[in-house]
Amino acid sequence: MTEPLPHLPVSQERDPLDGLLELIPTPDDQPRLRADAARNRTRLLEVAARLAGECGAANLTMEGVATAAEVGKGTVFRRFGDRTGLLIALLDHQERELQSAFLTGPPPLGPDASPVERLRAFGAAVVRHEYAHRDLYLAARADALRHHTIPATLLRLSHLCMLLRQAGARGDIELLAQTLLGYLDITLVDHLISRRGMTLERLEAGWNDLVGRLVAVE
Amino acid sequence: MTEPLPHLPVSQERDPLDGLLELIPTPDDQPRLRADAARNRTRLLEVAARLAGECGAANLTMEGVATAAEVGKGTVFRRFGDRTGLLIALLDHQERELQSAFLTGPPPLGPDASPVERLRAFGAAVVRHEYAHRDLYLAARADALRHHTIPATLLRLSHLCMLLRQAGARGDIELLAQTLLGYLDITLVDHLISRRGMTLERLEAGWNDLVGRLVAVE
DNA sequence: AAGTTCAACGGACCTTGGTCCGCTTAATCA
DNA sequence: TGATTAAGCGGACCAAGGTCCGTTGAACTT
Repeated sequence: MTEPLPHLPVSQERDPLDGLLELIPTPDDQPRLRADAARNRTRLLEVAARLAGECGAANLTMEGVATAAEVGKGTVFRRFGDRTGLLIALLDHQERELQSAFLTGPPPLGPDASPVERLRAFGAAVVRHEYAHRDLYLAARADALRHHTIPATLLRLSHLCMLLRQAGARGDIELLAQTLLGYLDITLVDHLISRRGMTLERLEAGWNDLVGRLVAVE
Repeated sequence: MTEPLPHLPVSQERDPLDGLLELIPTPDDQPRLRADAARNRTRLLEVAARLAGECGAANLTMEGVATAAEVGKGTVFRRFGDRTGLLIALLDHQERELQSAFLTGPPPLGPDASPVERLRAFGAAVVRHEYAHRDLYLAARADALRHHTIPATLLRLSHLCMLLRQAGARGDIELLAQTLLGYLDITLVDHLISRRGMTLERLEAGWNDLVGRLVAVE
């Protein structure tokens, strides 16, 4: 029941991420985009989403997207940097839904619930969300090295730090948050479910247990 | 001080990995290898290790290795499957050192220490080991999706399960072990150290704290 | 020793991610 | 409205991972 900053974005909170988090709510993507470039960008995203849906995100090729969008290959790379960049951009829409849910949505996920309730709800929400869209998330995650620096990850981390602090957790908050975040890794979740036969319910129970242990004041 | 099976490989212990773990102590790599194939294999590994040392594992190319070893490209792929397979094979040597240290080595890592001591020592050992060889480990980890199924990972997981059980930890042991393993992820460790400015000491302190929380009987 | 077989070999070939650079054109300004 | 400029564009080009298949020769059989 202690929410010092209800309905305020997380980055307002003191967090261990130095100044790096100012740029978290996606400061605009690009300062400004020429009309044709913006048009191409949305066309490319539409086409890419369609192709990913039809053939699976794993089979998405940059040239395929370019051709289907009737655009040069260079244009795709200019806009999104690389394949992973395109995949992350594709995820952005769904990611924003999740973000608004835990930043400003109704309880138990949103700010009108106790920190511990929010922590518990956060795990269930993220696991279910990523698992539901695992095709894209796994494809984007193939990068591995970039994962810890993408905005969505930083936002989740920052949010966890805030909730842990609000919940009165003792210890190295940033490391505790990283531990929690690691538990939600889609490659782990997918592996546990599809290879090890676990259920979402079991993973959620494990999350709740973990939250309890990490939040314990003594 | 409770080591029911000192000096015995972990896989003898009841663990949550079904029958999958019988094949952990690397059952031989290949049943048998034709003389020329075996010769090529070791030459390839030597050459690859040298090249990785000179130019960095990230810049290792399959064709480069093949050429330097005076062997056809197809031979490299036949032997190691793909680039990640080669990198994993390269790591095998160092990985074995680590494994023998925590399976049969002296305390506090080896079996002549209490489970909790071994757990604490395990974290420090793995973090330092992987960080010391991060060039190769990070390159091999670029795969991301394969990580949870490679033998070295399964062995570490199984070992953690055993220690947790011996330490009397309550709860979903496999998930607790996965949580601990996630904390040791080299991509995370590297990020925290080189991007977030943390020290190995801080990571070890965080590990010890985490072990304490997960092992707590009540 | 000769024959048989099949793993191993090699390198041409294909695919795809990513770069480069000369051309085009939207946006801005005088 | 015409000139200027730099972002945007396209597709040829390169690099590297991965596949294929005809050939070679190690190992085993008789």
